[in-house]
Amino acid sequence: MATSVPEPVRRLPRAQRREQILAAATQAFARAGFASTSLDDIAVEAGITKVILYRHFESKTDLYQAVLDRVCALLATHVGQQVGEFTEASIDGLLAAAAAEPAGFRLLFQHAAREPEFRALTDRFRTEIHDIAHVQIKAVVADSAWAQWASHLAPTVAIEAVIAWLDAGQPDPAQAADRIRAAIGGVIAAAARSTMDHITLVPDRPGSGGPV
Amino acid sequence: MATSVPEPVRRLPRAQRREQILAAATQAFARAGFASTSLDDIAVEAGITKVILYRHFESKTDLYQAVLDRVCALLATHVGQQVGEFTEASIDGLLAAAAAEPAGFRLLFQHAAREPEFRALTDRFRTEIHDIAHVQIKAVVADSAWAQWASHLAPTVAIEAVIAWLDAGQPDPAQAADRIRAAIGGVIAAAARSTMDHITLVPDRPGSGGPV
DNA sequence: ATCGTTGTTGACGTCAGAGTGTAGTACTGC
DNA sequence: GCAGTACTACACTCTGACGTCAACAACGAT
Repeated sequence: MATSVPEPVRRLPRAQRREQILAAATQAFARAGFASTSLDDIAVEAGITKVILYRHFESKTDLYQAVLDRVCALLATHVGQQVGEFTEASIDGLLAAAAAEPAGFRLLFQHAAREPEFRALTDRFRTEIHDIAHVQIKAVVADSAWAQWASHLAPTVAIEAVIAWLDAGQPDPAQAADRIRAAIGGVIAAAARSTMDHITLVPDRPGSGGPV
Repeated sequence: MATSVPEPVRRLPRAQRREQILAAATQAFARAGFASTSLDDIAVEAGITKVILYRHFESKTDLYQAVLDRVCALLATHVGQQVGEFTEASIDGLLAAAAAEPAGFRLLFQHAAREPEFRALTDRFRTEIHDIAHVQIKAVVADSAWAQWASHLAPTVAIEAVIAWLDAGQPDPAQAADRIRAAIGGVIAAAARSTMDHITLVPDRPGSGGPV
C-alpha cells in the first residue's frame, strides 16, 4: 500500500529521506488525523519501518508538528510573507498552496483544526481571515451579532471552498479565486441584507450573474 | 469538572441514567472526537465511574454509536420525517436541531464526519442536501465542474453556517434560516456567474441586498 | 425495619501502540 | 582495497486505555 516506492529502495540521503517521511506522514495523517494514525501506518506508507522514523524525529508529536510546520510554511509562502498581511488576493495563495499539497491542506484545516493541541496553528490563519473580514463586514452589517456570524463563517467558507475545489478536480485555477471571493461576498451579503428581503435558492435569471 | 451534578447524586432510574450518560458523552466526544476521548473522561463528565458505562453500553464504540444515533434521530425529527425529503425549508430544522443540542450537532458534523468508521451517518444528511442542491444547481450552472463544486460546497456551507450561528450566540432564529439560505444562494451564484464578471468582497451599496 | 434490587466502586487482566536497544549492510574517503 | 560512517531492520520493553470482576452502599416494597 506504500504509495511512494514499489521496490525496496535503500540508502536515501538524510534530507531526502526526511522529506519522503514528511510527505508520507502527510498522506497518512490526512486520512484519519493524529490519534487514529499509528507510526506503523506511517512507516508502511513511507516504505520503511517504525525505527527509522525515530532516527529523523524525536516522537510522534514531533513528527506531526514537523508535518504541520511544513504545510504552514508552504501556506505562508503562497499566501504572503508577513503575518497580518492577509487580503482578498490571498485567496489565490490559498488555492496555490492547496494545489501544491492537497493532503497537507486537508490535514491542516480538517484534522489539525479539531485537535486541541494543534489547533493554534490553523487558528493563526483563521484569525487573519477573520480579522480582515470583520473589518469589512462591520462596515456593511449593522447588527453586530450577524457581523460576528459572517466573520466566523467567511474564513470557513474560504477554506471549504478551496477543499471543494480540490474535490471537483481543480477546474480552471484562474477563475477559482474569483468564484470563491464571490461566494464569500454572498455570505457577507446574506449577513448584510435587511430583514425584509426574501431570497430564492435559485436565482430568477439563471446565469445573469448580477451584483452580489 | 462534571457539568451535570455538583453533589454525589446516586440511584437514578435506569433510563434517566442512560440519558445522562448519553448527554455527558455527547459533551465529552464533542471536544476531541472518538479516538482522543477516553472512557474515563466520559465517566468523569457524567460524575460516575467507568464501570457504570459498561452497565449501560456494550463498548466504547457502542456508546459512541448510541450518541450519534440519538443526534441523528433528533436531527431527523427536526428536519423531516422521511429520508430524501430535504428541501430548502429543512434549514429551519437544522437550526432547531442545532439549538436543541449544540454539542451533538458539532460532534456529528465536525468529528464524526472525519472518522471513517462513522462517516456514513453524516454522509446521509450531506448527500441529501447535495442531491437537492445539485438538481437546482445543474439548471443554472453550465460548467459541470463548477456545478459539482457548488454541490459539494452548499451542504458544507449550510452546516458551517449553522455552527457559526451557534458561535455567534444564536441571534434571532426567525431570520437565521433566511440568511443561511441567502448565503447558500450566494455560493450558487458564485458558481453560476459568467467568467467575465468581477466581484468586490464588499458590496458596492451596503445593505442594498440586491438579487443574489 | 428489613430484604432484595440496583447502582456504585477500586483493583485487575489484556492488548494495541509508542518508544528503544543490538545487529547488519551499503555508501564514502584514504 | 579498507575502514569509518550512517542508514536500515528485527526483537524487545513499557505505558496507557479498553474492558472485567468481586465487594459495598443506597433506595423501594412489604
